[in-house]
Amino acid sequence: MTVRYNCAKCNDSLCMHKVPIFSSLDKEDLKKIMGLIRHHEYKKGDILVFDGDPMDSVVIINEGSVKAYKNTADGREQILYVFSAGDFFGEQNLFSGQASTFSVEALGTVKTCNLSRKQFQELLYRFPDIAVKIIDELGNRMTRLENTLQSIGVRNVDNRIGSILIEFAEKYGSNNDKGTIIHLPLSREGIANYLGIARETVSRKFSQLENDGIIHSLNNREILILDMDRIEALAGIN
Amino acid sequence: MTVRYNCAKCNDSLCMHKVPIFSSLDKEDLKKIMGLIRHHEYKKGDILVFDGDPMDSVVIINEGSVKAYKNTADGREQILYVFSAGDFFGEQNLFSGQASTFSVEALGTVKTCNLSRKQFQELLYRFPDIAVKIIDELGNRMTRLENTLQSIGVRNVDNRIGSILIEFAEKYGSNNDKGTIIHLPLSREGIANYLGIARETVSRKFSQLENDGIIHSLNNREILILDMDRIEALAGIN
DNA sequence: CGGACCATTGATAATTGTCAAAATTCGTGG
DNA sequence: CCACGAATTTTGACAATTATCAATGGTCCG
Repeated sequence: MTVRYNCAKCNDSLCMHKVPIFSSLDKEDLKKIMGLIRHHEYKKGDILVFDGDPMDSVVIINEGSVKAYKNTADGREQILYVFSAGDFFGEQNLFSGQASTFSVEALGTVKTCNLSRKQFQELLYRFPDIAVKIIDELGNRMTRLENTLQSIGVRNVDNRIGSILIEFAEKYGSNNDKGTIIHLPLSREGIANYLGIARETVSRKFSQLENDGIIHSLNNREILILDMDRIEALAGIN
Repeated sequence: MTVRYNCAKCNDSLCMHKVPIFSSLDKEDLKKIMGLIRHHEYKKGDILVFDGDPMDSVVIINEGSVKAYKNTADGREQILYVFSAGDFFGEQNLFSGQASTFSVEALGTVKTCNLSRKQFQELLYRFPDIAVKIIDELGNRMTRLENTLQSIGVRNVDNRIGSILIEFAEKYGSNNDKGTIIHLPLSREGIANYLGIARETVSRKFSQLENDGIIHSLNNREILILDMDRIEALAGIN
C-alpha cells in the first residue's frame, strides 16, 4: 500500500528545491535537511491520511496530486484542496498536535517527502525564514479557500464551472493551436464534490458548453477549451 | 468616522494580554509593544478595510465584533469570518504586501489595536514564539473555514442553521434557567450571507424552529435556545 | 410618536437534486 | 491489438428545495 523508495531526484537536492518553503535555503542546508526526509510512494486511491488521524509529520508532495476532503455523516464528500507537486500539508497540527481535520487520497501515483513533526519544528527555530515562508503560504492557501467559499456560497453553478475550468487550465493546462488542453485531476464526481453540486449537474453543464462550442471533451480526463474568453465570462469577473 | 482613542485598559497591559498571539510574552515585553500600538475606534457600519485596499497594518480587535466579507460583481455578499475581541486580521498580507482579500465592517462599536506591518515583522523576528503562535492561530482559522466550506458545500440548509446556532451559542451565548440566550452578532440578512442562503429562508427556518418549540425569538437580535439537543440533531453530528 | 429599517409570510418560478436507464469510456487479460 | 466486463458518464423525467418578488407586519431609535 505505501512504499518507501529512494528518490534519485531528491538525492541531488532537486525535490526540495522546488518546494517554496525551502527555497531560501542554500545547498548545504538543503543537504542536511535531505537526510531527515522519509520518502513514500502511493498509488491511485490510497489514503495518505484519514480525517481524525493523529498527524505526526508534514507531507510535501513531490510528484502526482492528491485531494484533501471531508465527509459528512451521510457520506457526502466536500473536497477542500487539490494538492500537487510542491504543496504540503500537515503543518496545521504541528504545534497543537491535533488530529487531522481532513482525509487525503492519492489521485494517481504520488511520491511524497515526509518530515517528522519534531524535525520540522526544529527547522523552524533554526531557519526563521522558513516560518515566515509558511505564514506566507498559509495566507495564500487561506485566500484560495476564501475564494472557494465565496464561490460556493454566492455564485451560481455556471460561475463555479467557469472558475474551476480556469483554475485547472492554469494548473494543469497546456496550450495548443486549437486552444488549451486541460488534463483534469478529478473525475466528474470529484469536480462535483469540489463545487458542492451533483455529479449529473456537472455532466449537463459540460454538455451544454460543448453544444455552445466553448469546450470539447476529448475523453473523461481531458477537455479542450476552445473559447477561453467565454469561459471567463461564464466565471464572472472575480 | 475613525477615532484615535486612549485605552485605559490597554495602558495597564490588559488588552494585549487577552490576545493569544502575545500571551507568551512577559509584562516587560508587553509594555514595549504597547508603545507601538495605535488605537482606533469605529462605530456600527464603518468600514475598517475595503477588499483590494493595501494593508499596512495588523489589526487586533479589542472590543466589539466585525464581519469580514467578499462581494460579487452583482452585489451578493459572502461573509467569511465574524471576528471578536482577541481575533486579528491583516497578517495574510504581511510579507507579500498584497492587498486585502476581503472587506471588514464594524457590526457595532469596535475598538482596535493596530500594529504597522514593519513593527509586526520586527516582533516576529525578536520573539520567535509569536510566529509559532500565529501559525497555530492561522491553522485554527483555516480549520474553521474548512468546516464552513463543508457546511455550505454539502450540508442542507437545516444543518447549516443548526451549526450557526451552535457556533453563536458558544461565542455569544449565556445560560439561563430557560435555556441559552444568544445575542446575535448578525442580522437575518447577515446570517443568510454567512450561510450562503436567502434572507427569507433564514426567517422561514427560524419560524419553523419556533413552531416546533426548539427556539424562542425574543427580538431581532436575541433568541432563546429551548432545546439544545434538538439543535444539535438538526446540525447533524460534525 | 413617527419614520426608517428589518423581518416575516405567501405565492410562484427557477434551479438543481434524485432516481433510473442508456451510452460511453477504461483497463485488463487473452 | 482487440474484446469484454466494470466503471464512469451522460441523458431523461420528475420531485424537492430554495430563490425571488411582493406585500405586510414588527422593531428600533431619534
